[in-house]
Amino acid sequence: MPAVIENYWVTILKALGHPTRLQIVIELLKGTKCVTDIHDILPASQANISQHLTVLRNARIVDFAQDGSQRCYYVCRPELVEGVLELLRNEQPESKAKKVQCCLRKPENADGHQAA
Amino acid sequence: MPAVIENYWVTILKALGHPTRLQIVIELLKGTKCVTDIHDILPASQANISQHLTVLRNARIVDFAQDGSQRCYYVCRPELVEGVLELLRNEQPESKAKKVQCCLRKPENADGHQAA
DNA sequence: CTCTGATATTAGAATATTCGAATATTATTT
DNA sequence: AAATAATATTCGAATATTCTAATATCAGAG
Repeated sequence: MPAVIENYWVTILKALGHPTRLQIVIELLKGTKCVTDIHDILPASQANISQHLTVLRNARIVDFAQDGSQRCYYVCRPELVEGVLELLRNEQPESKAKKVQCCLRKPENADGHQAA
Repeated sequence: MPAVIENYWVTILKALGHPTRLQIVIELLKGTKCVTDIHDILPASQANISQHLTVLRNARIVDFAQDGSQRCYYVCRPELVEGVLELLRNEQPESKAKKVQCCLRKPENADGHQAA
C-alpha cells in the first residue's frame, strides 16, 4: 500500500468531505449539469461552485464536457461515488468490540515489542 | 436527504480524509490496537495520534474498550470503512460522459428555468 | 500515597481551507 | 468588433486544521 496511492485516496475523501462538494456530487449523480444549473440548486455563489468543482476535478471525481460556452459536469467515477454514498446510507449500528484484549503490550507477552 | 444526515456523512468523510487518520483506520482494521501500538507503527507523536483518535471517535468511526490503563481501539463500523477502502482499491478508469447534452439552459427549451 | 506507564488535554504557532468580491476568460451572437 | 452569457481565476480576509511542547489525568504496582 504505497504512500502515493493513499495520498490519492485522501485527496478523494477530502474532496468529498465538504458539504457543498458532497451536494454537488449528489446532484451530478442524478444527471449531468452545467455550472449555472448547480448554482440554481445550491446556496452558493457561482465563483464558489466553480472553485469546488475545481477541487472535485483535481481529485478526478468529476469531469466536464464542453458544450459551447457551457461546461457539462458529470461524475466520472460513478461506481466509486455511488458506492460510498450507498455505504453511508446503510448506516449500521455501531458494533462493540468482540473481545477486549488487543495488544501485545502486556509484560507477560512482551516479545520484541519495544525497539529491538 | 435532510441536511443533518449529510452533515454526518461529511464528518465521516472528513475524518477519513487525512493521511494519518486513514492509516490509523487501516491498521485498526487489521486488529484492535492500543494507542502505543499505533504510535509504534505510525510516524506521529503520541499526542497527535491521540488527537486523531478523538476525531475518529467523534465521527463514530472508532471506539475503544478500556483495558486497565490501556485503551484498545477498534473500528466500530468495519463494514463502512472496509467498504470505502474496497471501493478505493478497485479504482476504475475514469468514464467519459456518454452524451454531452446536459442541461435545459438552452434558449429553445427554456421552460421555467430562470426564477418564475 | 508515590511512582510509572498509558493516554488525554491544552495552548499556541504554523499552515491550510473557505468564501466573497472583483476581474478575467471563453464562446456565441449580433 | 462589441455585447452577452457562462465559467474561471485571483486576492485577501476569515476561519479551521494540524502539529508540537508541555502538562494533566488515570490506572495499576509497590
